Amino acid sequence: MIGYLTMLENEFNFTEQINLKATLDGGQAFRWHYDGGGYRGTVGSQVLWVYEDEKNTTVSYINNSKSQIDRRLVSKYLDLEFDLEIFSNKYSKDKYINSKIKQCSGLRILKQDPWETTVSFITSSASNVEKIKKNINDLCIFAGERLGDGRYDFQFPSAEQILDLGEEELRKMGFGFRSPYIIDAARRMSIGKLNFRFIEDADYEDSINHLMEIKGVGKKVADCILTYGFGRRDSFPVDRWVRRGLVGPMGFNSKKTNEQLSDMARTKYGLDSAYVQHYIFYGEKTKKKNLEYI
DNA sequence: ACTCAGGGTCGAC
DNA sequence: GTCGACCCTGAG
Repeated sequence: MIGYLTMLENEFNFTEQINLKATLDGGQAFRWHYDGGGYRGTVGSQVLWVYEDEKNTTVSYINNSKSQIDRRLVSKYLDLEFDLEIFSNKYSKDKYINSKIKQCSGLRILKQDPWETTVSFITSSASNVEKIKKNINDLCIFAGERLGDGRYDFQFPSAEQILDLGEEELRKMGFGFRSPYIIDAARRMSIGKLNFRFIEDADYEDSINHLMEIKGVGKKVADCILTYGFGRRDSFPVDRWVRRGLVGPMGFNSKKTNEQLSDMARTKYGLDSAYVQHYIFYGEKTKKKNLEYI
């Protein structure tokens, strides 16, 4: 993969703290690939290459067809306006949360495309990150528009493109029992029954219920879609990893269901819910076995 | 070769 | 509210 060097005028850098590996390839997004010292992926119809050195982080546009770099879009995507220092200070006295923030400092929550996020987290159920990545990237390669000359330079397919593919093709690609769920989401999307504008303006309950009308979307997946696709901060997805942190070191009642735990955590953490949850998720997932948190 | 579980959810009881 | 089924894949 050489050839970036001719494009280097199409780039910008920033100094906000960010942990690229944890943020781009830590289980919230599935289409960033480590390549040549940085991460290559797409945002919308742009192919990006992101890398860091001692001083700052650089975002480079590989296939920039426009003359202007849309810095604001990338900033929003990476959630650079979120003040990690304030967040960190706020929980400095909470032994467990503080240890998780220290464990993976620079971890941010991405603001991804809602449609891609919806399909990705339907795909995630009873799966694992490696398989989700394989499924989602195969789908993009097979049904999405090519954006660049890289192995993974594809735009995420539209609802119509996925409908054209059909359930059987999804099964052949390895989506398994999730295939009809993805078709249901695509059908709702294409007829306007799945309405992202509504979700953007609705309160938490209404947003969750709207998403849960999709087959294969339960409370947990709906929470993930709101967190990683809509930038909501009052959502608290509870999966097996987060549950482990909540009922273990954080002392929540282990008899509660994940849904109950989510409600309790939302009440407790309010608008910090999404970030607290994500630090628990990533921290628990990457924790070395047989190593206590302190 | 065989079992098991991985960012859950659905439908029947 | 509980429980098995659901597809596939890599690890033990």
